[in-house]
Amino acid sequence: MESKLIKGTLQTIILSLLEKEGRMYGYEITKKVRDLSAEQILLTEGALYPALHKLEAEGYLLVEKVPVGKRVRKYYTLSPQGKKAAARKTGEFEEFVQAMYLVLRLQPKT
Amino acid sequence: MESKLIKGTLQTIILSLLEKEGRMYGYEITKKVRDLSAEQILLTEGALYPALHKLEAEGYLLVEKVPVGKRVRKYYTLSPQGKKAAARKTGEFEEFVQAMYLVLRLQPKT
DNA sequence: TGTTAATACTTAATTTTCTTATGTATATTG
DNA sequence: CAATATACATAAGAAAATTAAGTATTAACA
Repeated sequence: MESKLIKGTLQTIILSLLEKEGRMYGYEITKKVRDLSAEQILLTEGALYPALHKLEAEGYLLVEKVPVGKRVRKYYTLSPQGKKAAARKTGEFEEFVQAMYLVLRLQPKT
Repeated sequence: MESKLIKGTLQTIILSLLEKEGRMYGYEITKKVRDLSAEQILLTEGALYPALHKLEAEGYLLVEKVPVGKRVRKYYTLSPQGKKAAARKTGEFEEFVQAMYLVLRLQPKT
């Protein structure tokens, strides 16, 4: 997968996943995205963790630290603003894709 | 249009347009994209012109300088490699969208 | 006829958002 | 017991955009 295209969609992915799954931790997100996309979209840790921190700082995510053995896992959930942002960003992505299909003159498919 | 999503798709847009239209100059590309996308995708000059120069430097575009009145207009066409790149990048975009729809659990629509 | 808008291209500074690399540490599996 | 997987963090650098400023011609309009 030509990963340049992922630019700008990482926040959308994170918010959407949390909306559907309810509660996830970072490492779990990378695996879920890889599985759902049939290995097409592979998130890197260097992109994911800073993105989670940013979404948290912006008030979209709530964090809960849960000890698992000797490690501490950070579970994220959507704040009320995060839920709105998830819906908004998903909608914007759909609009963008439709606009791109018009520009590229592609048949909307699958 | 939340323009962050455009990141990574500009080359695809340029190559695809030239594939369909044959021969275009920069300013014409911005107008065509705006029209085709119903004002949704608005290319900025600061992004477009450097992108054209880069595609040219990489051998994907051929340039022809045409005097129009006292100005010189730069018409771009696809080189043979550019045609291959247009097809490849359009295909990659479609694959990416399909992968995103799986991750976001969206119905492929319109 | 003079000002505004549109046409047409260029480039520099800055910002955003990634990749790559490195670091730390625990847990599982063969 | 070594390798792999789990789990998070962050710094350096690259890529690709935005914003802004510059130059200049042409068309529209009032």
